[in-house]
Amino acid sequence: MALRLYNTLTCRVEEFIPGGEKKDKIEDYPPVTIYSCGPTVYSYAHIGNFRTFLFNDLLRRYLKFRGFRLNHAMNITDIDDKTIAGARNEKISLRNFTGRFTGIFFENLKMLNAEDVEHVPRATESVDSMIDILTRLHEKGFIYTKEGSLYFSIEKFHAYGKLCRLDRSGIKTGLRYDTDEYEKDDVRDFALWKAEDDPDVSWDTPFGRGRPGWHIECSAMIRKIFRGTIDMHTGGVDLIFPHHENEIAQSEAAYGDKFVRHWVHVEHLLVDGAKMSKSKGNFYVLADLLEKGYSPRSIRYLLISAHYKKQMNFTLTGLEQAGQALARIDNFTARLKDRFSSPEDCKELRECIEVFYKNFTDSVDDDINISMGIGAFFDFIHAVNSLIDGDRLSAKDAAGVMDVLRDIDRVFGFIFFPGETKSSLDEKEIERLVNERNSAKEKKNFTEADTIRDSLLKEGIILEDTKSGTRWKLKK
RNA sequence: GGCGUCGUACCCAAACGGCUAAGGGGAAGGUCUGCAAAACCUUUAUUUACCGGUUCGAGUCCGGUCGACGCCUCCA
Repeated sequence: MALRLYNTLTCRVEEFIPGGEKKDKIEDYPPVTIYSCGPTVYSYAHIGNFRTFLFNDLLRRYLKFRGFRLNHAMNITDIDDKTIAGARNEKISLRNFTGRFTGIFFENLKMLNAEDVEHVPRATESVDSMIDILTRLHEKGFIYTKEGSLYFSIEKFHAYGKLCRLDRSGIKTGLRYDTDEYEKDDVRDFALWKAEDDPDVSWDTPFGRGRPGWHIECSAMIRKIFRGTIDMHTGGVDLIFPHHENEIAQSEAAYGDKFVRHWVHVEHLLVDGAKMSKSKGNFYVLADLLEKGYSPRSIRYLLISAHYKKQMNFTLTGLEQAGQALARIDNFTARLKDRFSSPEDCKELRECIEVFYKNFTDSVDDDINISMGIGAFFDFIHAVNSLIDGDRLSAKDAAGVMDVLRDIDRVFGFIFFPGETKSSLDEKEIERLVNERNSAKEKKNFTEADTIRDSLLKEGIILEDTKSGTRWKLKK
């Protein structure tokens, strides 16, 4: 089966074909070129933002899992009205201001176990490419000037509105436009370059000093990194219009070739059934949730677990349930550390593994149906648990299952692997106490045994007695 | 006002017209165990907001009603 993805441009699920030319084997495809709209670094990113960014991460991890090579860029929007206003408020340079929030953003992503992407361009470092676009658009007559600002004339670009679900007439008659606010010929036109109003955040161009409009930044960074047509462009649904529509217009008008083959948009996250807002008190950034004691793993699991094209309702209850689901997985990995006595390798296990891989890839190949993929994973855990209960696994089998977990975690990124402990007690000390408790148990001195168990529990270590001995795990 | 999405059990969430509507959480009973925990087994939607229609067959398609949400404006 091939990977199929919904394309906003065509409004349907399509096979994903990097380079636009179908190959027999995935390895034969050129590296997948992806551009993901990144954050505007004027404040802390909230969990709604992270749903989108974690989807990008899931998508890239799955592409790699399936054998595609990647060339993935996510930009940092470090110049726009909000970053300028923020820097001005704090009376610091734009660079210092955006640098701080950029740093926090990447720390957050790391905590959520998102992989680094290949390119992280910044708008302020891509002005030369913007000038190239402006020059070409100017030569081709798509630009007009008003009071030192450059605007893109939509009338001149006939394909405008081709991104799915766009009705040109609807845009024009939108009720909430305040046309008086603009100096544009047509309300749908957009600013490519804004006239200088602050010498500290201005660049020279053949068309005068100023700063970029928002939309041109992405077009410029894409051109700079990838040169021509890219395979995939991702972002939140709110960017479809006008941001992505405008990117298509200016890029295709300037260069003539197709801008993006496959558009992928992630639905919004709601919190407690409503849009996040500070007044409602349902506005969360990552630090808020960590303070409440939730783990980044739970947050990652929850934000990833629902289908990306569906609005998702975020609740603290949901986070707790995600934590419980992870605990089930953790118990499984802890169990795989036990001693396995079966002398023979289990044939059924091999079947389980095959079935799991097939179900998993079939599911996720289908427009990243990760919910079903996770379902397949729990089916696998269940099946293996049953085999363990029946004393069917050899030590080699158990190691094989561990390999499967490591392999699949290249996609999930939320499985915890024991051995990477950070307890205050070291492992030898724990083993010693476990042995001490076991000899107490043999002497039927249960009071002493329970005392040891309780004291370990206080250190965050849970003991479990099994047929093959006592195992310990870290408390969540 | 225009365009669009969605409404599946106590909660979260799959199911691309066709065997008994995945999976996770929670709950209940059982097995194992000194106890506990974990795991395993069993149970928890004759039914998919509601009303009609198309079809041999619909959660899935069509029409209507109610409800939630999004875009049309800076926004992941």
